[in-house]
Amino acid sequence: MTAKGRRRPTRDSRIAPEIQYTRAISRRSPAACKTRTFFPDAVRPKMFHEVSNSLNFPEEEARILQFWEENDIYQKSLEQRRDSEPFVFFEGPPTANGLPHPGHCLTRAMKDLFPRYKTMTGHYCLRKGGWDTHGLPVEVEVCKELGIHSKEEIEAYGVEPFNRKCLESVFRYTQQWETMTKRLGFWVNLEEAYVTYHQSYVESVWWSLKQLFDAGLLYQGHKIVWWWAQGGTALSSGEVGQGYREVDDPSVFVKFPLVLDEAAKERLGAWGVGLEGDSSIALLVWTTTPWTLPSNMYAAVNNDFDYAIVHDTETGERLIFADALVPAIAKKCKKTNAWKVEAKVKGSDLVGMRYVPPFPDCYYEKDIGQYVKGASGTVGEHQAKLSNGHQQAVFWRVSAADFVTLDSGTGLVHEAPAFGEVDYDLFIDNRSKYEDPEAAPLLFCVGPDGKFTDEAPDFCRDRWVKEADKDISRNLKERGLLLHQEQYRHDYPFCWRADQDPLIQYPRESWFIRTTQFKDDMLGNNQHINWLPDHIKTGRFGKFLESNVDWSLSRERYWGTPLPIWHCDACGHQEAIDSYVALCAQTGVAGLEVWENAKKADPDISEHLKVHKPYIDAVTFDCPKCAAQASSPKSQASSMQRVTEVIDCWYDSGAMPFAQWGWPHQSQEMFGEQFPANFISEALDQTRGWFYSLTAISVMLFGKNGVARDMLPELLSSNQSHPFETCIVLGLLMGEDGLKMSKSKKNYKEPGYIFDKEGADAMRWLFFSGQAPWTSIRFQESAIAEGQREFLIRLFNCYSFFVIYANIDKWTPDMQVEDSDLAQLDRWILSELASCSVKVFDAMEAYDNFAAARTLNAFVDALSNWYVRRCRDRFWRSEMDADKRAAYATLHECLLTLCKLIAPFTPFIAESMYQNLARSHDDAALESVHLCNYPVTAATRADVVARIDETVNNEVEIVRQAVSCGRAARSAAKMRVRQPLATIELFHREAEVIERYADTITDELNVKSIQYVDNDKIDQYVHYEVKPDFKLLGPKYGKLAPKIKKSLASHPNPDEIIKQLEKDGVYHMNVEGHDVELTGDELKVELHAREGYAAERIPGYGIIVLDTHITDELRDEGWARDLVNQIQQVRKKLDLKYEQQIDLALVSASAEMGRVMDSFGDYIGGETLARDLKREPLPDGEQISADIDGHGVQIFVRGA
RNA sequence: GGGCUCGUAGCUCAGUUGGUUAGAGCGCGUCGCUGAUAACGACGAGGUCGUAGGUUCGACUCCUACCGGGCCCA
Repeated sequence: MTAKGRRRPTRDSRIAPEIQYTRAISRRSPAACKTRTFFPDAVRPKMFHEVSNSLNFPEEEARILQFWEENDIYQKSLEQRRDSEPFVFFEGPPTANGLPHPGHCLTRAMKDLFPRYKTMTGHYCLRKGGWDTHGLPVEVEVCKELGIHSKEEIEAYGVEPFNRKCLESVFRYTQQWETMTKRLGFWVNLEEAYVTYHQSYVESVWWSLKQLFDAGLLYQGHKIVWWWAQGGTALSSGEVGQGYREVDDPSVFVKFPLVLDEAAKERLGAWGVGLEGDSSIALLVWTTTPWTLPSNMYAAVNNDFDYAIVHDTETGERLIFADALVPAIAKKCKKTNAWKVEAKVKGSDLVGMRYVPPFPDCYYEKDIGQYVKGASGTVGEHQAKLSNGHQQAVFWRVSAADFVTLDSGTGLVHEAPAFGEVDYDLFIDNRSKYEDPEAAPLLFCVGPDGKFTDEAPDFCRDRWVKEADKDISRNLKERGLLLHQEQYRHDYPFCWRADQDPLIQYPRESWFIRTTQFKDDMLGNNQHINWLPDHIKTGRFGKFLESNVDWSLSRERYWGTPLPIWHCDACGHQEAIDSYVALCAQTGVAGLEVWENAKKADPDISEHLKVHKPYIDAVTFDCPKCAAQASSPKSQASSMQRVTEVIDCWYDSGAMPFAQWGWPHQSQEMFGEQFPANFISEALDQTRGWFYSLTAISVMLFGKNGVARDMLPELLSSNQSHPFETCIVLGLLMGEDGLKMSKSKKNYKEPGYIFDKEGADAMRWLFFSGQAPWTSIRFQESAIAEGQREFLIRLFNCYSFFVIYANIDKWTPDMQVEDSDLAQLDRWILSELASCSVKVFDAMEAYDNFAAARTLNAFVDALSNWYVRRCRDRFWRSEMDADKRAAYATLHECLLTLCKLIAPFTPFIAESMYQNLARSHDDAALESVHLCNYPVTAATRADVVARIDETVNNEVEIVRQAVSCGRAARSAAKMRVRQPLATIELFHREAEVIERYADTITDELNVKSIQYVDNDKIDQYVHYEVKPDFKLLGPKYGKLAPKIKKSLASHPNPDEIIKQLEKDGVYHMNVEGHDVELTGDELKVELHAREGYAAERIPGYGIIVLDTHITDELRDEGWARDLVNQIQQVRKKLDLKYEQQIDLALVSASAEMGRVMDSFGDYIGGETLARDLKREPLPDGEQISADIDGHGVQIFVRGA
C-alpha cells in the first residue's frame, strides 16, 4: 500500500452513496464539534480498533451508554432535526409505583424503534415522557404500608397525610424505571416528562371537564358496582376477579301470579286458555338471590323462546315457563303426570303482562318517592306515559332480555335491577321509553351497609341480606308462592381482603360522561386509524365502541384528579371550574387558608397538592343563583361546595395530548405542533384503557361535533384520525412456561438479569425479529440467546473478520478503488445491500418491523455465508492489489451501511461498529451513527433502487442453489468435500449463468471441471414427471382436473409427452371421453434422479451428477488437504497469530503418504505458513498423531 | 356466560388473493468445512396444519359448530 491512492474515490464512486448523505448533514449540523473520542486511546488510531475475541455485549453497551450521555447524542439527534417535518409520538404513561418487568421492556423497545428510525429518515421526533400517578393502585400500596384497608380507616388516618403518602409512593420505583429505560436504550425525555398529578396537568383535565359539563355532557346517575358492604367500598374489577370462589347458593322457583285484568284475559283467551272460577295462573320465575326479591321490578323472558302454559291437573293452577324445561322441572317437582301443556306461546307474546310482585305488601308510592307499607291489591296502579303516548305499568311487568337462557332456571328470570349490572341495563332500557324517565324510579330496599332498610318486609329489616335468604324462602313457601328450592353451585366473588364477606352488586350515585352521544363519531374516527394488526379496528376496538355505554367518571376515593364541580346545597346549582385561578376569582371564595396553613406548617409540601383533596374540598364560594334571588343584598348567599369525588384515572391518561402541555392554559404552540400523534404503541390490554380514553376525549372535544373543536389551532380534516393515526397493538408477554408472568411463580427473568447477561440489543432484537409485534410470545432467555447467535454474533463475526484483516493489511477507507476493480462478488453483495436497504425502508414505512428484521437477518446471512466465505482467499493473499482493495472497500461499505440500517433496532452494536468503521479513520464522519441519515429515505429511495441489479441477485441465487444441490449429491454419495472429484455433469436451464460462475461452483464442490450435458444425454440419469398446473387447469377443466393429473401420472413413458410437447407445442389426451389439449404452460415437467447415481435434482432448473471415480492423483490431493486441515488444528491449539510462520515436520511410515508429501509439499507449506517441510521429528515442536484414511502421520509444529 | 384473538414439527414461530409436494430457526441424528472458532455448511428423522362438519374441481387458507390457551368484559 502506498500513498498514491489518496484520492478518496470511494466517496464519489457508486459504492458509498450514503456517505454523501452523511456529509450533507454534517454541513448542517454544528453538533459534531465538541466531542470526546469514543476510544480510550487519546490519539485516534489510524488502524481499526481491535475487536475483542471474547465479545462481551453488556460491557460494550455500558461504554456506549456512557458515550451517548457524555456527548449528549440524543439531544443532538433532536437538535439537528429541529426544522424538519415533525413525527409525533405520544408516550402512554406507565405508573411508577410498581417495578418494571419484561413486558414494559417490549413496549418501550417498540416505542424507541420508530422514533429512532423516523429521526434518521429526516423527521423531528420529540419524545416527551410521562407518568401516570393517580388511582386506586396507588392508594392500595399506601394502605398496605399503613396496614389499613377500609375507607373509614383512611379517613381516620386523615385524608391529608394519606394523600401525601400517595404522592411519596408514586415515585417509589422511579429509579428502577429510569435505569431500565436508559439501559434498554429507550431515548425519551424523562426530565420534562408530564406527570398527571401536577397542577398544570390537573387544570388541563379540569378545563376539558368544564367543556363537557357546560355542554350538558356530564350527569349523575346510578352505577351498579361490586360492593363490599362491610367495608363500605366498591371494588375494582381486578379486585373482584381475585376473589371468586365456588359456593352453593339457594336456587328458588317462585310463582308470580298474573294480574287478571281484561287485557290479560283477552290474551289468554286467544291462546285457548280458559280460566274456570277462581283458578290462578302464574309465571314461574327463577332466581339465585332470594334476598333481591323484595326489590323485584320485572320478570324477564327471551323473545325467541317457546313458553308453555302448563295446567296442573291435580291443583287446577296454571304455570307459565319455558317449554323446553317442562320435563326437567316436572321431574324436580314430581309433577310429571300431573302437568299437561295446554298452550305454547313465544316469549314476545308474554311481554307486557302484569303480575303480583312477591312482596306486594310494600310498594312504591310515587307521591312521596319511596316504598310504603300498603295493602295488597294496589299493584298495577303505577302507570306512566310512554313517549308514544300510551300508558304502561311502571313495575311488575314481563319484559324481554337477551341474556335469558335455558341453561338453568325456568326461562323466566326475576329482575331486581338495583342488584345486577345487566339487570340495570334492562331497567335503563325500559325507563328510556317513558316520556318522563323519572317516572320510573329504581326500586331497592337495601342500604349501603348490606342490611335491609325499613322499606323491606318486616321480617327482614336490619338484617344482612344474605342471612335473610332462608326466611324469605320460608315466607314465600308459607304463602304458597314457592314451587321448588334447591342448591346451585357457582362462582361468586368475595372480598379479597376479608374472604368471609361475599360481595353484592349495589347501585351507587356516580357521575357519567354521555359518551354514547358520540358513538357514531368515535366509530367514524376509528375508520381512519391505522391499526396494526388491522383486526383491532373492526374487532376488539370497533366492537367495544359499538357497545359503548356512558363513561362512569367518578370514583369515591381520595388520590385522584378532583372532579371540578361545585354544588349549592340550597338551590342545587352546579358549576364546573377549569383552573385554580378561576376558582380563586369566584365571588365570596373561602377556605383557601386550609392550603396556606398546610404550606406554612410544612414549606416543603408539593405545590401540586393544592389542587388535590382535602385542600381543594375546603374551597367554597357564593352560589351565584342564590345571590341573584336573594331579596336583600345583606342576606347571606349559600355557598358552593365541591362534590366529593375524584375521577377515573383513565380520564387523566386520555387527556394527555393536551394536558401534557398544560393546554389551553399554556403552550398553545406545542399543542398545535404535537397534535395529533403519528404513532403510538401499547399492549393489547390498553384497548379499553388508554386507546379508548384517548379516542373518547379527543372525539368529544375535537371531533366533528366536538365541544371544543373551535379551539384547535388547525382543524382536523374529516378523514384524519385523532388523537393518533397509527397504533401498534402489542401482544402480551408470557412467562417461560407460557403462562402469565408472575412474581410468585418466578417464571420469567428480570430485565436487569437479561441486560447483564445477554444485553439490551439481544432483548430488543428478540422483540423486533422474533414475530409480528402483536403475537403473544413467551419471554424465554433461550430465545434471546438464540436470536443473538443468529444475528448479532454472526454480524459481529463478519465485523471482527474485517477488522482483523484490514489491520493486518493496514487497509484504510481512503484507499483508491475504481469501479472497474469491483469483482463479481462485490457487485453482487452491493446490489444485495441496496436491495436490503430498500426492503427495510419500505417495511419500516409500513410500520412492519418484523419484515424489516427478517430482511436484515437474511442479508447478514448472505454476507457471512457467501460473501465473506467466498472472499476469504482475496483477503488472505499476501500482496495488496486492486482486487483486494475492492474487497475491503466492499465489505467496509456493507458493514458501515448495515450499522446504519440496524441502528434503530440494535442501537448499541450499531454505534460500536460505526465508531470503529467510520470515526476511527474519518475525522469528518458524524459523531454518532444515530446522527446519520438512514441509508434510504423518501428522497433517496429511487437512487438506491437504481443500484439494485436484479439479474446479478438472481444469478447468485441460482449458483447458490446449484452448489447446495451438489453438496446434497456429495452427501448422498458419502463423498466428503475435501476429496476432490474429477467432474460433475450438469444439466441446467440456465447453463449460461452457471458457466460464468463455473469457478465458484468447482471450488465450492471441490471438483476439477464441469461438463454441460444436454437433455438427451441426461436421460440416463433421470426420469421425468409430468404434472398439471392446477392454477391454470383448475378453472379450465373443473372436475376433470384431478383426473387429468391421474392420467398423466399413469402414463407409461412420460418422455413421449415431452417429445410431443416439444414437437407440437401441445399434448392431446382423452380423459373419460373428453378431448383435452394441454399446452406447455399448463404442464409442469419435473426431473427426478434415477436410483443408483450420485445425482441430485436442482428444483426448477435441472440436475447435477457427480463423477465419483477417484484416481490416485485425486486421492493424494484429498489426503494433502486432510493434512493441511490437521496442521491447522495444531496451529489453533498453539494459539498462533494468524500471520505467524511455523516450522513443520511430517513423519509417516506409509510410502503413499511420502508420495503425497513429495507432490503436495509446497501446497501444504503454503497453506499453513510453513517455512519448510521436514520429514524427521522436530525436537521441541507440538506433536500430534493423525490418521489420514488409515495412514498414520506424526505432525510436528513449532512457531518460527 | 359474551366479545376479540391464537391453535402448523419436540420447542419458538413463518405461511402471500384457495392450486394438490406446508416452511425457517433451535433441539436431535449423520456427514462435512474451518487461518471468522462461544462460529459455519449439507443432509436426515420429525406434521391427522386443534376436532368435526360444510362450500369448492381443489382447503393450512373460506364458512359453521365444538375443544383448548390468552386478553378484555361479565
